[in-house]
Amino acid sequence: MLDKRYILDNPELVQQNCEARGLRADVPRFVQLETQCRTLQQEIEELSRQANVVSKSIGQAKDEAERESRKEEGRRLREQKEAKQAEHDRIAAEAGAIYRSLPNMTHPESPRGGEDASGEIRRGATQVVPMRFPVLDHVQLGEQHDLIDFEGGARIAGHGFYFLRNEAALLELALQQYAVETLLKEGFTLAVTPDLARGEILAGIGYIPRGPETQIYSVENFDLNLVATAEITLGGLYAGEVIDADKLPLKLCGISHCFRTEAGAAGRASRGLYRVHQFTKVEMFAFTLPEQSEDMHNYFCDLECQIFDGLGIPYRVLDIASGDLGGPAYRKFDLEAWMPGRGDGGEYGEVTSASNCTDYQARRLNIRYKVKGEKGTHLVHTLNGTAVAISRALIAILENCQQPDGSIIVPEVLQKWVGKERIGAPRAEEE
RNA sequence: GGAGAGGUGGCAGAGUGGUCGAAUGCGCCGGUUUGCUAAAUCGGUGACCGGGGUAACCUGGUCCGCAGGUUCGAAUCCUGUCCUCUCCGCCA
Repeated sequence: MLDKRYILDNPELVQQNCEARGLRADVPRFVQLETQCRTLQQEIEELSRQANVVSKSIGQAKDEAERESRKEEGRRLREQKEAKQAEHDRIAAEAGAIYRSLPNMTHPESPRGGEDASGEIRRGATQVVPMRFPVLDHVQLGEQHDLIDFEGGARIAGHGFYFLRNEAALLELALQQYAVETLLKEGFTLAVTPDLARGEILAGIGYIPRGPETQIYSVENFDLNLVATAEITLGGLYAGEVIDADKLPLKLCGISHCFRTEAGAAGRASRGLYRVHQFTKVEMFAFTLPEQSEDMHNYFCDLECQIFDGLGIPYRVLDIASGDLGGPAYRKFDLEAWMPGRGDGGEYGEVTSASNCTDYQARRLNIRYKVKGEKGTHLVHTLNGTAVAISRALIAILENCQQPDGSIIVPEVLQKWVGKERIGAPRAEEE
């Protein structure tokens, strides 16, 4: 959420920002309602003050008649207060609906416009080399080497679920190990997090469970939801806390399963593992001082690049355009890996993303920091980034590492965990 | 899952209807004392939302896990809920 004070002081900027993000929001209406709320709030506080004075005087009143008349006055004041409060609450509810729909402000350098406006800012160390043989996609490769069982997944849980088998299961573990090893060297604190979370935590991060079109699976009869990312649990971990400033920045990484309904996503390019209902992800999360968040954002992006460079996968990095940013993000970088089997002759597909959410999530989750010796507290900044999302990384690995002979070379950094250099026997040289 | 106990300031811990934002101790900040350190001693020390002031500061409201309720008035009484602890049950 944005700072209400900031909205009142800068309504034009906020309105422009909504437009840049392709959202309709009635900022002037919010300003009007919020101003009314503040006036009412003051009237309510004044009535409360008077009632408090009366209440305190009752204890000291000597005779019974006096006591009764003051009680009556107290009752009257509280009733007036209640009436004002009801009016206040009604207006606040309308203001709140607009307020919650307002996205974070946008980094000045983020490209303005829709999805197509996102700008490439970087390429990976590995070049895209054209493959001079019939290229298979990961679904075909998975079938050929008995790596992915979509039919089995569908039988158990429906479309969008799958079994990883044999080397694909080993690759899942290897990718987790590789990502974690990389992050531990960088001083991240590692956690395996809950795969379910309460509704209020999801809402704090910016998800809306149990609504129409929700991306979130909910558990019947419990206030529990399957998490869509460990960002939810890692960010929620410090909800309501005040962190010592000298402990910042806090760098966490979490391993979790991620569950997404993908409501409304039918029809989009979603063959095979690309858009599934469950996958495993190693996520980075940071709590920082405000002045540290921009550097941390670049650092997350660097780490994501380092991980994919290490795998030898070609990729590009996009600075996501204003119109394609989610609500909490101030700026977002996506890594798109080259997927030779995607589309017609290969396409880039999103594999990771890193967002700087500034104080937007922290305000909602009430996560603050305190500088020792200084008065008051301030909101932290939060950032999240994907270290590795297994399902999409698998697509990139299988498709990029396929050989003319049909086998798949295991990226060198993963070989120690997979236990082999190659999936499938190299086909004998043609005579 | 069953039975019991409990959740109070940064921490520990008093407080069972008004004079309680809350004793006391620890911690922290500042002063005094001291050759340094330590000790002693004095004073100060919560958060959030408003109003006033250039500012130091003054001032109103709210907050005793959370949400409701009773009452003129709730940390205190009632209901629900979450969490913690002990015992029992179950279980990888």
